[in-house]
Amino acid sequence: MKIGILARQANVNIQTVRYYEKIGILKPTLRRESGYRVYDSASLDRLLFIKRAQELGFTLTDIKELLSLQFSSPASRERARGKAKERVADIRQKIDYLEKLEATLKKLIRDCEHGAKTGPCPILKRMAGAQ
Amino acid sequence: MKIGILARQANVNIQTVRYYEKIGILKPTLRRESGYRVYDSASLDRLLFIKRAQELGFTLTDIKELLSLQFSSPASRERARGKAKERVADIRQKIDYLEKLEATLKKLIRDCEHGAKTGPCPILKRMAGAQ
DNA sequence: CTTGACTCTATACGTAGGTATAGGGTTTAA
DNA sequence: TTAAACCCTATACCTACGTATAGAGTCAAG
Repeated sequence: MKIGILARQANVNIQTVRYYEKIGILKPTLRRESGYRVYDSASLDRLLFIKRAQELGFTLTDIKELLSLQFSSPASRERARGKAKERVADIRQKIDYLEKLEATLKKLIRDCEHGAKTGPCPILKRMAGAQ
Repeated sequence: MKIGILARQANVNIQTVRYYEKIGILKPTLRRESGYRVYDSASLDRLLFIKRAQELGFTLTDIKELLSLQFSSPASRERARGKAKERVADIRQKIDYLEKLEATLKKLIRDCEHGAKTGPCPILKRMAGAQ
């Protein structure tokens, strides 16, 4: 199939497919004389794999490695699991950071809403350096 | 003071100070004949304000507005509070998303660790489209 | 055989918030 | 007065993941 069909089936942009080729994660099956890229159904599977892995939070760099793994080899399983654990650790760190931020902001908002109605804004004061 | 001193006091890069000028959030007090930027202590306060606001998760666009608010005007207070609430909503959304992701990944890792030791990796299978 | 839809390459642009470099001029203290 | 340390502008580059555009060539249906 041609690039446009592939892209439509995977619901991605044509440029995205070409971009994936450029970064080395999705090569066309062959090229016609004209230069037109030709893909087969394995290409579509690969592209869908990429999109699903992205939904799980993997970067394209990670995905490049995941794509190279054999589904049933124990070493591959271990590697995939390792990557997934890295993701989880990263996500955990982000959540912890965001939760601290949220708590701080919520406290400032409460102070601003329920504190003295006149005088300087607690939120702005905080940014101006009042601890 | 010259830009280098200002930058050092706020613990930021000199280019960052110039970048802030370019985007219109930190202008030098004056310019010498030579073109050298001159700052005063109010500039340092402003720069520190920017960095503290960033720590609270505000974007430079938000900060530009926050910098224009008067500390003690009720309308400003309201505006600052509104901005803070926007931040919180945004952060909440991110946390919710990340928590879902984390749960999904953790489940996959568990399946991979405690499921059948042979056969295809559940993580890779998932990305290959097995629901 | 035409024409509209499709594809090609190359390059630039977008986000957000900076950082790096080149090639030059200025300041300041010894 | 000279040399180190500083500053200037302009431009390009960085991440990560694409998207947009221009100008040209190709394909397929009628």
